[in-house]
Amino acid sequence: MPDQEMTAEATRDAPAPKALRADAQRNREKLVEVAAQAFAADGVDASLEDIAKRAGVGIGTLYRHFPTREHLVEVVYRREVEGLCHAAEELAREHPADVALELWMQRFVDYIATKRGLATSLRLLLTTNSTLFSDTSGRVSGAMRGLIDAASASGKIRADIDASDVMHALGGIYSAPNTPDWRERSGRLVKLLMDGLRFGARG
Amino acid sequence: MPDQEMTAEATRDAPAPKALRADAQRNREKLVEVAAQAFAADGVDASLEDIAKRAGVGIGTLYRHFPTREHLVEVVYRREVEGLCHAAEELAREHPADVALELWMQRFVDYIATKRGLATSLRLLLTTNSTLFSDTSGRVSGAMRGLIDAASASGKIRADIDASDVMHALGGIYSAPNTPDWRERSGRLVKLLMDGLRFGARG
DNA sequence: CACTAAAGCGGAGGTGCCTCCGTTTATTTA
DNA sequence: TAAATAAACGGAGGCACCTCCGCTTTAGTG
Repeated sequence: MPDQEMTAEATRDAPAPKALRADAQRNREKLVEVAAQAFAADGVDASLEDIAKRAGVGIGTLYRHFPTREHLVEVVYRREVEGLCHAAEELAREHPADVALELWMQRFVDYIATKRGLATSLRLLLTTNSTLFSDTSGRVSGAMRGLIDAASASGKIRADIDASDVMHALGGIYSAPNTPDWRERSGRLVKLLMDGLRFGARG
Repeated sequence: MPDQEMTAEATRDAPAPKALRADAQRNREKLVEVAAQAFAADGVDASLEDIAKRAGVGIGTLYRHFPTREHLVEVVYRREVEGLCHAAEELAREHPADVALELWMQRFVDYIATKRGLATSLRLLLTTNSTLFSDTSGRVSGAMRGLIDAASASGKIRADIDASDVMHALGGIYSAPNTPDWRERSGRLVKLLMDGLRFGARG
């Protein structure tokens, strides 16, 4: 197994991921964070120079880490998916199954918000880079299935629906028009859906 | 009432295409022509300012006619398809069926060459603008079917293949790697294909 | 520590995009 | 034909992209 720490870094599999210098690591992370905000707020066309500035680095640094806009978009998107899946586990650990599900779905709305901002570039990326599509969609629906099954098993929600039903229901969020109150309306939709799920539960 | 023209331009269908001024018409055509060359040569990223300059107009004129790069790409692409279909009819009229088919397939190679240059933008356009896809792919395969059927019926090529077989065979051109000698190799492929088609013909 | 090579930084500068608006030109009307 | 007017032109200017390379920082080494 690859022991990250210690002096040795030799045991790698792929070509050569190369250990990043501490400052480089910091900058990179900051850039992704700022970019995620910027994309969510202004869409994919957010100014890269602006992102660099707000991350407190030069434009050259941004381009060294992410040679093209698409690279950056992809990393931001993957991070978003990562966070979403991580949240599922954490919520499941810290809340009753039905509450965990509801909270997660609310977070799902955030995720969609980002995804919308990235729409144009993403569409291209997802058709081009097939790994990206299979990776991410699998992970998200997997995370959701875990929450649904747990809630269903514990009797907190009705047992006659499954993850794909709920995913389908949430589809309305994705295709909803981009009005200013989109965010609020989506939140209400989630609550409504939860009420429906709780109605007629065993427990 | 808005009876714009006397001479007879009144019979229009859509909202209001508006008659273009003579100079505007000229400029527009020149732009599309130059753009087609530029895209084929340098890919979709060909400089718009360059295109405008080579067409002998200001950059403002280009943008008035084609608000975005995609608009221009779409028009160029449609024109290409148009030309291809027109050529099919013309060749069928002026040559024996098998020769017409061969000449047309050589021209098809030109068409693919343009299409490759436009690849990135086109992919996006074709997934976004569904009319564009159904319009164009239908027209091209229709034109081809006409030539094949004629050649087949006249006994100049074998009768046990149809248009979709040939289209399939030409697929190799589209997916071939983009080497410098791509053009030549594709030409040879067409010849080879024609020999195969002529072999065992009735006539 | 002091030193050094390598890694990383950053921003000036060249290029293309696109908007805006004063000037030119085709067309219509008298 | 000349004047009037609406359409079209074109390019300057402002902004973002991205490359390039001299300068700075880090992380090892003696």
